[in-house]
Amino acid sequence: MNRMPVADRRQQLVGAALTVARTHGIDAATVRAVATQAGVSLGVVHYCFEDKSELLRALAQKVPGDASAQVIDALPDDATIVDALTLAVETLWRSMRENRDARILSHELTVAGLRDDDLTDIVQTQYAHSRATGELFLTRIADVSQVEWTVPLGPLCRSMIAVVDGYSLAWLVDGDDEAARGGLHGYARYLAGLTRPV
Amino acid sequence: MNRMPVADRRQQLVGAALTVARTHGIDAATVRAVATQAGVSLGVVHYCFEDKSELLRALAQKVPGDASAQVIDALPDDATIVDALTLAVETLWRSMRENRDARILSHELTVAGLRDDDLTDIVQTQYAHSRATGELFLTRIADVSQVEWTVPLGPLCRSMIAVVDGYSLAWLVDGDDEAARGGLHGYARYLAGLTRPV
DNA sequence: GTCTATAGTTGGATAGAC
DNA sequence: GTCTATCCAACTATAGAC
Repeated sequence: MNRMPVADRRQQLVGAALTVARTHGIDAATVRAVATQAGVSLGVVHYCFEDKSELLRALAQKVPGDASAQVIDALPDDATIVDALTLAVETLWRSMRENRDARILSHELTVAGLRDDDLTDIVQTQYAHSRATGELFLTRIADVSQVEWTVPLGPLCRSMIAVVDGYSLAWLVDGDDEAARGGLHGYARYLAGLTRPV
Repeated sequence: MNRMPVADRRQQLVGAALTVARTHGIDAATVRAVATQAGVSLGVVHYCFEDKSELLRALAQKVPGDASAQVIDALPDDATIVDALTLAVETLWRSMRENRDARILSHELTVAGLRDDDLTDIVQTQYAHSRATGELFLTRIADVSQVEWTVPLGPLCRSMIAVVDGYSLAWLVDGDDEAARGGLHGYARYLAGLTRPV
């Protein structure tokens, strides 16, 4: 009934797919479920996407793999490195708690990409993007605190992503808020120890 | 054709399910695929298990969530903490590289447990078991090196599992051997710094 | 206890009316 | 461009022969 350009329709469908996947898991994001969620008929989805794989790939590119961007936005203009890191952890932690479903979806997608060749490239690209954003965060937080890192940024950023992912997964499994939050703060203390005033 | 007690048959089917899931992913472990892999007819599986969920739960309990046990076995009788940790990382790293499929399956199961209520309990139990084994490892390695930990064991063990899981996931995604191995060794150095002679 | 046959569902994909 | 109708494949599950 509601005609619209294919490009717009695709956006709408990807949004619907995201809603379904976030709420009920990536396996629930079937062509049928997405069509229903978007309020269009089954044929419309097949008209806008070659096949389910293309829909999933479009979905994958819209799933935010990390919360680094939000954390960067919340950085103070001027603070000690300890205070800045503490704030960053609290921002990250709030984002995790408020978006549990999105976190799960992100892990689901990552794991799906390990077997599904159609998703592998996208997941790898997302991961590379995470690292770029992570390095940006580390650079920025050093700037506002007027410190510099005493170790190479690349490996440091990798460790940060590994730690955040690891605690995220553990928290999703056991739901122990204080353990997760405490663990992240512990890593922040470790990070603070790897800086020197500049 | 080959009659056998239900208990044995169940074991055989779970083994077949493990093979299928490890090779082609948990989603590929359908009742049919398992029956084919085991060389029995479809009905046999339904005869031995209430439904697919019960089969999956039996499978989940057989998936080794961590390699801690192997690492503990490979501990030396006597060594400096740095040497012992380095050896432990190398053992873990070899185990990861040689069992990529099993690692992926472990992550698949963990993620599946986040949505599937039938699997949640089992995944949580496995995770608790991982922590117990992890704490055992930390205790043992301190013993053989004649050191003690300067921080509480519980949170320390949590950080270890988070770091190993995080690096494992990153390595599965991007396949960067040296980055993963280096990152684990970096964490081992961090651990060594949290001990004092006893 | 084990097999074949089949019911009943779900989901991807397409054809054809409008 | 959009919708309905339909096909086909894969899956879980069960009934009933042997």
